[in-house]
Amino acid sequence: MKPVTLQDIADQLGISVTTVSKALKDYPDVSAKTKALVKELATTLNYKPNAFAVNLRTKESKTVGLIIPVIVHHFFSNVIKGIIAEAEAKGYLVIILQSNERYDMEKKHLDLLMNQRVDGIMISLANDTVDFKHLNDVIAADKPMIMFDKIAKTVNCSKVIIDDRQAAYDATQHLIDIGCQRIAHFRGSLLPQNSIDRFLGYRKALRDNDIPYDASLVYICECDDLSFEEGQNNARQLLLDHNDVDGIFINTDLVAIGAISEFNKQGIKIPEQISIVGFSNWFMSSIISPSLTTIDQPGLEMGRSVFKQLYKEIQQLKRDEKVDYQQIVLPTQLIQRDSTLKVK
Amino acid sequence: MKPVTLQDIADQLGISVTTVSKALKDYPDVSAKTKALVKELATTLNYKPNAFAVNLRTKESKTVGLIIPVIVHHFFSNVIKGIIAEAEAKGYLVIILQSNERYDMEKKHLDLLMNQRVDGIMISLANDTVDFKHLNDVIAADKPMIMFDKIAKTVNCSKVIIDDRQAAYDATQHLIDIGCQRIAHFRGSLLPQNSIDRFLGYRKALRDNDIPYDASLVYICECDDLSFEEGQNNARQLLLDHNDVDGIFINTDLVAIGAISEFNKQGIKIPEQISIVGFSNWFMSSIISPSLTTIDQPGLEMGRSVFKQLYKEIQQLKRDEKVDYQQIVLPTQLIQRDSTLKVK
DNA sequence: TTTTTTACCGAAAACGTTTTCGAAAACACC
DNA sequence: GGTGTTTTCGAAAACGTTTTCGGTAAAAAA
Repeated sequence: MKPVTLQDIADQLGISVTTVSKALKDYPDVSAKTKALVKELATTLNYKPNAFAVNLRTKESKTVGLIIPVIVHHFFSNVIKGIIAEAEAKGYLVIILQSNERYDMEKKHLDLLMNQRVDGIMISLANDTVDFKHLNDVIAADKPMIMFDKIAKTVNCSKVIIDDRQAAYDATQHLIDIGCQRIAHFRGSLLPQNSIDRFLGYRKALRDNDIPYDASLVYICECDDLSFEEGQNNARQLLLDHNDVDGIFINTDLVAIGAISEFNKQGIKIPEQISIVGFSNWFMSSIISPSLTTIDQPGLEMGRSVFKQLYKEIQQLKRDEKVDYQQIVLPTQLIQRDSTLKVK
Repeated sequence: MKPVTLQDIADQLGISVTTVSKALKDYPDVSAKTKALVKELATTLNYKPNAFAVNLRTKESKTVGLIIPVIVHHFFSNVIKGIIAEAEAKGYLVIILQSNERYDMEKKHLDLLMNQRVDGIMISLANDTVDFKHLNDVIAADKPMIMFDKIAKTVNCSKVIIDDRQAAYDATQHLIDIGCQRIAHFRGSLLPQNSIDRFLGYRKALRDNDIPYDASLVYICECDDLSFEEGQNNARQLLLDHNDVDGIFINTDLVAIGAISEFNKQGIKIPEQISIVGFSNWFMSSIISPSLTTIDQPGLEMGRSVFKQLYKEIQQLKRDEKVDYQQIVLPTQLIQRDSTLKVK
């Protein structure tokens, strides 16, 4: 019924708690005989150290926190998987909270994790987070924190990201390479940094290739639960607005798939009339028809990398070393499929 | 730097820790004046109670554990979302672990959560779990535990499920209602209970309608990461094996979508030649062409329900009441779309 | 004034560990 | 048998909180 404690073992063996504790942790100053006795009784009684007491003493919880905008999302759920896998390997548990893309939730959850005294925090920002005080508070409290994917550039901590700008540049350049001249862009909402960066990459590619930038070719979608419909709508609107577009770089695969379905419905040939490049390499992209050329965004790898960096900083802090913040940029890759013409 | 404690506040105010503690918790035996003083200093010092110490004293962690076969999965990530939302509302944090459909991981993680002394556990079983000792151990330790979706019927605890058998029956009956006579079934792997139940529901519907059961019409797929391809392969094989099949009930939407893509490719008209019903109501089902008739499996609702039941049992345990185990069956619903003929 | 009540405060134990430090016991050596 | 060394053990403090219980002072009643 009641969980068994060191005291229980000590009583049964007629020795002190001290010796029991040391026996279980293989201290050199306890005899082999008593060690064996203690360990045996501990397993038969199924002794489990009380985590609270251990934490209180040692001041570490072997627990880390994760704050993420959405869970039901291909990329983020892969990140979660990567983090949990790596954390488990190091004996850490992960507490997950979801901000639902809302700043006030994000702040509240950060507070919860600090109260819980997790050993470190991993966070990807909500779309509407513009004030970073809550993040700087964490850093001021000397709590290791890693930001990933959706980051705040001005906050001074380690970050794991992809080079959104370069990836978008590559995507756009690919469209140009296969001969596209009027290239539209379906971008994400205005605030988040990666949506901005992808737009900038798109524009830079145009400029580097002496293709004039035309703001009327840029369409915005919020990329929430209705991404697919947004893709359809934007595609429909695009056809009404312009008749000379021959390529589109789209912020997210799901939006791209919506666009493709609309073009299919309207009899627009892909890639002959319009070539399309998506972003994220969602597994459906290889499955739909035509399959979608896209940028591979390595969620699992990012998760692993995030926890590894956090772990490194936790260790550094424990050893009173200077923690050195890293900016880790994971490579992305253009995956060419049937939604873009083959390079000549 | 160092987190502020009750002692710090007491020292600065020249009073005792006892009074500080009581003031913060609004005990009646501390004057309004000191209460105000304490609370003010607490907020200016940004005092946060040390969770370890509180837990050690009160013996509850305000933390619950979740063990789930896979995270990157539409249904399960919705369950997670539901659980976290409900837990947060009650002030609980959720530790998530992933068994990767493996029994040994499941067992290890259960152990981790017990060591961590979470207040309760929610679990959906791995496919290859056939021994239930680890689960009974949890119950024997009087730790509240809820099983959901993939459950062990013989383990004595609360469960939240859908009626897989009835849902499968409804799906098959729908095919019969629209005139199908040779109905195939793509089932999941042999072990998990819900895969079995869906098969049984399929068979019962046939029997109740005097349609002979033909084992050669049942195809198995493991429903892992390659579900889509399995759907394609099964569809291809089915066309080779039989030329008279006019309806298929498929264990999972993703497999069904694979099958549809294969039928599309081979020029089989859906629903005119073959009607198809899927399972789970993945959001892509409404998006593909033809859209997929399916059974709605309410993941978010299940998550909420799971935590609510867990919370109830935690409260009952705390009040030394008898915890009464519930078997909660959530309703499913057939969603008719374009992959099945309209009812005449 | 004395007694009783009320209001307010604090000492101390407890939760279960970890770790320091000193002491006892056992052994070795001369 | 004395001295020094090694081995083995345990007392005690500490981590930060909660809660019981008793005590003092002021207010109310006598």
